[in-house]
Amino acid sequence: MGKIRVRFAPSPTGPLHIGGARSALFNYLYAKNTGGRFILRIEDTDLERSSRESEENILASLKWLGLEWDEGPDIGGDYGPYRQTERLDIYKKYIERLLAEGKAYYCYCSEEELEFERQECLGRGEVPKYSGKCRNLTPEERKKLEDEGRKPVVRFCVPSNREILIPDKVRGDVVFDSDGIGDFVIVKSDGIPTYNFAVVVDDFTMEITHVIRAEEHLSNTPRQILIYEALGITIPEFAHISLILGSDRSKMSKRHGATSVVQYKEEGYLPEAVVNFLALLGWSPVGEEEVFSLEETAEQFSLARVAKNPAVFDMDKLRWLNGVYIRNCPLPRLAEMALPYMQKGGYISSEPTQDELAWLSLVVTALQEKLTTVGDIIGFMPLFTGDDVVIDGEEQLELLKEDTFLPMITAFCENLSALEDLNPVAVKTLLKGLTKELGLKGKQVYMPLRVALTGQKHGPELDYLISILGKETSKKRLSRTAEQAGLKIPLT
RNA sequence: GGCCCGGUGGUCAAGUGGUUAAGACACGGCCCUUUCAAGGCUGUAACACGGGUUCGACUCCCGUCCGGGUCACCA
Repeated sequence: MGKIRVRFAPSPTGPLHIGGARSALFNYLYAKNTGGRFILRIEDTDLERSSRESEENILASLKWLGLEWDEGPDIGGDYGPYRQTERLDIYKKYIERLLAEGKAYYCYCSEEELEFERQECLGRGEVPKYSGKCRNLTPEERKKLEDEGRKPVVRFCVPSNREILIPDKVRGDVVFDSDGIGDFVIVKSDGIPTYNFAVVVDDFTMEITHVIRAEEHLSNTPRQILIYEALGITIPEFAHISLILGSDRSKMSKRHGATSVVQYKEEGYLPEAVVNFLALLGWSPVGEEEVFSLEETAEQFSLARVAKNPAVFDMDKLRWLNGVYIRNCPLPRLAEMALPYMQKGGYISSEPTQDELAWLSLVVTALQEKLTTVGDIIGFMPLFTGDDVVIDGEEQLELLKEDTFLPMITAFCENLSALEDLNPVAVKTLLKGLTKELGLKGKQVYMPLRVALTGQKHGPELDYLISILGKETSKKRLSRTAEQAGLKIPLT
């Protein structure tokens, strides 16, 4: 077998969909696993809906996911161009061949005529299918129609009573009957080929060996096979992967939550987590381990272990995986990812100072094991900023009414003021010393202090919390809390 | 509706005629931790239904039901 070549061929009509990302991923994994090449081709024959902006978005999303391609519109390659609208002259050759051989023909039917035919079919209880009435137009008839100003399309002659077999790598053999397929359009009236035609010519001329794509394309495949046969060109291998479903088992759409890759990026998911999750949606590793890097996944990947049944997008599992990657993330990178959120939230200036960055680093350290997405960091910020404390509940208030509370908090403030360098280690030592010095139990120090500082019973480690708050804010918060509890502490 | 593809716990998903039917997420419990989270241990929970074939079916065949895809001058 020659070198394996696979492709991802999105149409640039919107941002990269999560399902598209999975198709791209499976192609990528297959290429890497087999030492083949991963090609990116832009299917922009729908002039109305295609845009460069979408194309750029798709490329950016793929790059973000780490799915680098070997050939594509931006980097070129030996089989270019990689945008269908730039390959029109290539398609033309093949169209003419089909026309000359009588395997395709011009059709002048108007939309109204087609719709009328369709309704008639439906009325008779038949499957709507093009009648093929333009198949045998004489040159005179054609001229007459053209003089009327009609713009023809080119239709493919679908042979009757043919069994079309698709050997599918994930589904096994799938058989279709050509009688269920009407003569379909291969060139639109604007002269641009349709998907079904362009995809065949491109996959052939780009020497694609394996077409791995979503299942929604399965019922298009017999049309494509017919074209391959009419052209007498090599048919690639096919592998149709099942769709991603929303929680209600219908095709994933907006109402199921985020559907585009950029949305996940914006919410603070790590690309490794998204890729890992997507790989697990439809493919399964041999062992029990499920957390893999892209490279590790590629090493193990095989089409034989791709499931046939559609998969529901399990947001909970994605969130869990993202948490795993966040916890394993080196601090500097996590801080870097958190920075934009903090700037947007107004916690850090657009030109961060050294102090701000040091503070951020501390915040990220304190929160690393609590975050599910990087964006979640904003929700924790009230904990670390501002002088106000809202005592949130009776239980909390009770803790402040202990006799030991006032002396403890007073001593704490004194010791804190005396501290030369405020950092988690120093605070930890301080708290230990404080407990010992006052002869208190941990219970009488840690929890009351936490509540006095944050109003809440839960939260990050106190040594980090206090280091992040700083001396002044800590003391301000303590005195306000004391007031709420009806106590007075001297600010030192 | 025609054609096509599916149907193992709530979700993902191993399984390829004989298994105590893995594992992961989620959920419950316990441990750890003077908090939460994380982590460790543990528990609840599944072969859509009905017929065959077979000594034996989750696994093979047929039917039913359910879900999805597709029937465009969109890809």
